[in-house]
Formats: sequence, C-alpha cells, structure tokens
Amino acid sequence: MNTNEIFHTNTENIRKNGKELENKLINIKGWVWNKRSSGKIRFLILRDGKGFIQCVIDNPELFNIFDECTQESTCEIEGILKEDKRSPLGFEILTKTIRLLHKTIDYPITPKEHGNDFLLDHRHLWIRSRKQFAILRIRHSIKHYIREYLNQEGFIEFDSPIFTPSACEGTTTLFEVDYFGEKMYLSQSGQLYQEAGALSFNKVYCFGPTFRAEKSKTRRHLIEFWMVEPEMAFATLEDIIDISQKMISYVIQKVLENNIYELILLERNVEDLRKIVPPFYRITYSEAVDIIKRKGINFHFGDDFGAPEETAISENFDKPVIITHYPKNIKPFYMKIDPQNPGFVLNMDIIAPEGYGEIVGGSQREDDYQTLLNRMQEENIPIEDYQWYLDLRKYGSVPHSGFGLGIERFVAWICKLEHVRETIPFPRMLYRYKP
RNA sequence: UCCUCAAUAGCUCAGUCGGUAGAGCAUGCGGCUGUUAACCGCAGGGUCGUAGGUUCGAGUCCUACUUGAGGAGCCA
Repeated sequence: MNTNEIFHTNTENIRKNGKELENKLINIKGWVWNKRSSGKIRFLILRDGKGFIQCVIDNPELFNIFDECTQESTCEIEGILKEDKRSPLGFEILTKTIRLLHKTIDYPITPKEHGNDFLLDHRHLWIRSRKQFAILRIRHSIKHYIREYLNQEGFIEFDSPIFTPSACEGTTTLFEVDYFGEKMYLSQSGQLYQEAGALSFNKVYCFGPTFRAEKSKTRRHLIEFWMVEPEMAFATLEDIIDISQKMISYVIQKVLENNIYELILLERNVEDLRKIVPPFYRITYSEAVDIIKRKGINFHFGDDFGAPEETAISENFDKPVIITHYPKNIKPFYMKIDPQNPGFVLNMDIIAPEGYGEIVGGSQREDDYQTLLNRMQEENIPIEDYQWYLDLRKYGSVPHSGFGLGIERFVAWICKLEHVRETIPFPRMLYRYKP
C-alpha cells in the first residue's frame, strides 16, 4: 500500500468512518469558520458544509499562510487525521499543507452575538453559521423521513398545482396573480386536488410550498410555508389519527438516530423527543374546553382555540395532544358532519408539546353529493368553480380522509427554536422578504 | 388592522439627575506551545434612526414620522 496516498474526504465521512482514516493523510476543502493562536501552535476550525473540524498547525513555516486565512476564506488542507478527545468531533487534523483558494475580507458575521434584524438581512451568509447549519440539515432529514414513511405505507407523491383558479374560503388570505389576463391565486392548500388523487391512486400526498396572505406577525407564522398533505381513500377519521401519529413518531425517532450531531449542536434535550411514541393523548373539543375553563381562562364554547388556549392545553401533556370533533361552524365546508352529533365535524388537530401549537389539521371529508352541495351553498362557495370537486362525489364516492402537517412548525419543535423563521432557508414574512 | 416595546462604533450593548460618547467583540500591531465564542497589552473607529420642539445646554424630556421586534385576530 502506498503510504503517501491522499484520502479526499469530508467531516461527515470522518464522523461516521473516522477510525478507518485515522493516521492517514487526508485532503479536505472548506471555509475558515474560526481561528485561535497560542504562541507556537495555531488552530483553524474548518467548515466544509458537512460539519466542522479543528486543524492544528505547529509548523512555523505555515504560520504566514495561516494568518492569511481570514474568517470564511476558502481553503484546502492536507494533514494527518488524529483521534483527540479535546475536539468536539473526536478527531482533528495535524496540518501538513494549507492552500488559500479565496481570501475573504471583512466577513460581516463574527463569532459573537448578533441581533435578528442584522442576521435576517444577511440570511445568505447566516446559513453558514453552526446553528443554522444544524437546523437546515434537520429540516432536510424531516422531509426525507416523511417521504420515506409515506412511501413505505403505499402512498405516492401526487403534486397539487401552485396556481389555483378559484378561492375556496374567500380571497382575503390568497395572493392574486395575473395569469394571462385571468385572475389566479397561489395555493394555500393542495388538499382538494389530493382528494381527486386519492380516488385515483388510493393513497397520495403532496409536499410543497403554500402561500397565505394573512397579516400574521408571530413566531409561528410565515407567509410562504411548506406542508405535507396525505389523503387516503376508504379511510375514516380514526385511520388518519392512527397514521399521522405513527408518521410523526417515525420521523422523530429517525432524526434521533441520524441527526444526533445536529441535535447536540442545538443543545436540544433529546430525552423529551424519545418520549414521542404512539399513542398520543386524545381528547374531544368539549374536553379541551373543560381543561381551559378549569385553568380559569375565559373562553366561549363554540369558538376556535387561539395560541393561548393551545398552550394551556399542551401544558398538561408531555406528548402531542389530538383534539377531535370541533363545532361545525368554525371549520370548512369539506369536513364531514359527525352523524352522532350533527353540530360537530369528524376532524382532528394535533397540538405539539412545549407550546409549539397546532402542527397537524385533518378530517374525514364529506363524501355525499347532496350534503356537500348544501353546505357549499350555505357558505356561498361558487359552485361552478367546484363542479370538478363535486364530481368526486358523483363518480365512485368513498369515505376518505386526510391531513396536513406544517413543516416549519414541526422543525421548530424538533429543534426547540424560538421562531419558525430559522426553519426555512429564506423565510418570507409579513414585512421581511429580502434577500 | 390593533396593542406593547426598541433604535447609540462594523456587530452586541451600557450611558446615572439634562452638562459635548463608553465597554466587549470584530479590525491592525505586539505577546503566549493545546486552544474550545481562547487569553493579555496597545491603537484606529461616532452627524446617538429622521424631522421639529422645550432648554443657557438634549443620546437623555416632548411631538410626529420611519424602521424593526414581540403579541392579538387568523392559521399549519
């Protein structure tokens, strides 16, 4: 074996297979994340897009080039990989050569504290920092494991359109777009199209961005956010309660298995996440109202829950809470009326623990043509625009159910973040949409 | 749309009773052989968000505006 062989690698590979590369000459390309010096020994923390690794420089011939490598300069380093308990990664590089590929001058984001305003204005650079790196890698994993779970369960990904020709619940929360002279809207949910998909493919889901022109300005809201919306034929409310909690648990356990490095960077309490296994807690709307009233919160039976009510309910539980059977008049027309209790619908919301609010909303859908038509007329829905949707109840109607899960709130909960704006690469908020 | 709070060095902030501006980080120079947001010394760096008002005098008090943050409503 050639002892001078150079192994081109990265920090993710070192995390997983570091033992195999120990004492070997490795080559790694990246950017300077931080530097320290202490007399005759210097340290350079390299960021390579997969993680962070400390490079030790004790050869004085390299000190000049070390000084040239400012924060966020691009460089290529060769050296011997050594195991070392003092390095957070468990390994470090005894540097033999440093090549400066691009010198960075006056990088704006220093390793010290910054404010939200400054960081959001520099979002294109902020995503290089360690916390953002961890969050966005976990976002990727969450999306990956959601797809993995649904695909294993026999769902196919069936894309709903982004441009939608008509508004279903009024146009105030929709973005209007000029479509060659016609009015179109950016989708705020792919659900209605998923119902068509479910009657064609049995189990389907869409996964993509949705847009809501709500003037919401809170830590739980974005104007552009991502949802996964599964829809199943021959399925009742009970079936989606079952599958949604299994999906959430599956994703969390997979993230615990595969993203422990990122969770540690975020200082997330992983024991709280290990508890998230089915069955989740389950109460009805009426029982939730009792909990709220027992806490002394002034609440009118029949109203929808706001953030303070959701937080009050979730405080009682260390796992998500599923709330079912809401009053019909605070929920949309497509939800199926509870035959046992006609003032209520067969729906469910899942409230995350730790105050993260509603992460899932779903329901059994109205599958009877005449009942659906009556409800649409009551709510002044333009029937002509929805004839295609009514067709689904004319041709091979079947009990079917579905739900939507908001990716950003889910990521914020898993990462235990203060605000959803850090869970998406370039957040779109009420008054902030640059860069 | 409404309520509350904030704006001072490149960044994060302090600034007392109204008396002409401070620290840490970053930057530059010097020191230190194992640092973990390293540390120590020195130096440079300011139209105190904008406009007006009160006052002998305003970063500080008052008014308006601008920008940002948190929250409500609505929602995932």
